[in-house]
Amino acid sequence: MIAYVMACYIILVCNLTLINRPHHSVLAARFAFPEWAYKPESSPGSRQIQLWHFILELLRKQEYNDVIAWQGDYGEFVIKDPDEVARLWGARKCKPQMNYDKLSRALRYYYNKRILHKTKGKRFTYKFNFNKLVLVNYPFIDMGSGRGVPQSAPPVPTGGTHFRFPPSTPSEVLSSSEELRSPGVFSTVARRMARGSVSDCSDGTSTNSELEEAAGADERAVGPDRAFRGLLAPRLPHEPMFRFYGGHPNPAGLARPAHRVHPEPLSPFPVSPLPGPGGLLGPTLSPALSMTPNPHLAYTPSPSLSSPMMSSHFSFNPEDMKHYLQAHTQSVYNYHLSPRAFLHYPNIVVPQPHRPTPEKPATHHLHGPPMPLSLSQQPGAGEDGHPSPFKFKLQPPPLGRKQREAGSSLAASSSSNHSSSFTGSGPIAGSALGGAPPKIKVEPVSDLSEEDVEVTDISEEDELNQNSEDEEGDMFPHLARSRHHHLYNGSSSSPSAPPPPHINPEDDPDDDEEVFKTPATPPPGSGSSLAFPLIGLKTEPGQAGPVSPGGTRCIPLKLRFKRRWSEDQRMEADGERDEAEDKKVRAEGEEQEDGKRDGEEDNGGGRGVILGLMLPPAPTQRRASSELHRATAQLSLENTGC
DNA sequence: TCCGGAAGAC
DNA sequence: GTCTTCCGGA
Repeated sequence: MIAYVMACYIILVCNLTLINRPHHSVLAARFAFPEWAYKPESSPGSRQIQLWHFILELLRKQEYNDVIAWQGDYGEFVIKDPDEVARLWGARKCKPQMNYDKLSRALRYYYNKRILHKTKGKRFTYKFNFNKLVLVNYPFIDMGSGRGVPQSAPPVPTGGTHFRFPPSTPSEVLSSSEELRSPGVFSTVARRMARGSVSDCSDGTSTNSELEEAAGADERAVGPDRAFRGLLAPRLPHEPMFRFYGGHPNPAGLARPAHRVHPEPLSPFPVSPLPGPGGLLGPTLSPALSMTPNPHLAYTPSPSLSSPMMSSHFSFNPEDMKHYLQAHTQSVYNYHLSPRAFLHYPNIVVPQPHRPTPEKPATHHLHGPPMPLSLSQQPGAGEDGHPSPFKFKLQPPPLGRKQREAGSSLAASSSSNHSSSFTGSGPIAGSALGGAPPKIKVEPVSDLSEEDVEVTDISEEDELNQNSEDEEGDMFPHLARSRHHHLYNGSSSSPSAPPPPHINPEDDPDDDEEVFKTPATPPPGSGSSLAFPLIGLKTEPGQAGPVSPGGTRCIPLKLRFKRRWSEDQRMEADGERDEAEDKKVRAEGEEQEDGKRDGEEDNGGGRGVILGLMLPPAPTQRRASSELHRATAQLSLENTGC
């Protein structure tokens, strides 16, 4: 347990450190699959290399260009030699009987998972659904912003502003030597694959051999376990803990300062956003570890591991925790975990993967995952507060302003206090809150009718922000889905109807099944944003949150934060914020004054706040941080009261 | 050539 | 969970 806690702590620290890196936002423009994405371990439930990993591997190998190669559309590839590909795959999997028929069946299996889809009308041509792929593995990539992927690509048939393949030649795929120099992107992949394949049948397929060769001894030594251990090792805060995609892996498998790896020529995968210590995404750790943090946010694919964090004894500042939680949340989403996973953080409103709003500079998004943490509407969040995408029911009604203010004096408390508050929110740490059970109950609203929770008007902002690439936007299928239904295959979609700039007209029909619904945000200017009922959050009358002894219902943390923040904002009226923000904030403030609005409004009417991503500019951030601290402290007290 | 169900291995 | 294998159908 201790080790676990330690690891979590380290991750958080690391994240924090990374988050503060100024250049993140800028670099986030490009990213590549994190190395771990290629690791067998990266696929929960699978111990062996996965076919799509293998495909990617082949695609990146110049020598296999005659066998399989990227083709035209973003993420599209053609199997030039099905038999050979099958043979290679079979060799890798020790399935001598493998053939294209079987292989293709496996590929079709990906259809359902939306990792891949067939390019209709083109023989042996498939297309990766990067939205899915990337988002699944890169929870923090803001696909919506369209920055996650190369945007220079030609328009996708679907009409979205899609990523494009770099114009470069396929042959440009990283050469072995290049890989050695910049192993960040794929080199380790190969190694991992080799390791992951772990096939007893060391048949010397060219691929296998190659991969095996590629596998450095050091690399092998760095298993997930190892990596994990590494995390536990003392480390300088500023030292990147994780290898980022695009970064040079060090023997320990940890990130180290590395130069940016250029994107693969035809590869749909952008390069690491982080020029320095690592890419934006792409922690070395496999999701399997449930501790894959990214520079911006702690990435915790598995709530199981992360949950304990909430009850840890570490004192993190609210921001850290916020990031962590965001990451966690994101993980839940990415892994299609039940929203119940969030129950671990009773006081926390579940964030949702989010798309940047038009108002927000893209850079903000780059900072972190597109999931706003209700925990504290960040400064940016407050303005852009994105509705919680999750269908959760917030039960507690808003707290009285008085009450909130009452605790403000304590707000300035130290970080330890914050941590305690956070901790308290955790199931285990319930005691921290005076032993009182969490007052805020966050529940999945899956049972709720979508109508109840979802506002059709997926915020246009969202759409606007959303990457046009959304053609396959699996991550946010729920978003805009109601409005846009595009043909899944680019071929089918009509290019003639390109969406307005930034607007993502397409939503992958395939995504219909997304588990989580994204609350819709009111159309900009509608003014309903404020009135907007809690998006994604629903207060159930019957399930009203716990009532304080005094009969006062507890206000969701999120709401409290938001309100508090709003208040601060108003009070400070610093004017630093741009008008738009001010406006919004004020609106919120007014709303709050209303005293009638409940936490649901918090979602800011879909203002697209991305806590993780939208770290405010340095100055603002600082202030926000302090506010958060205060708020946290206050909330802590409040919760206790509840 | 492609699809997808079904059963089963791991 | 991720294929692998088999197979009928389009």
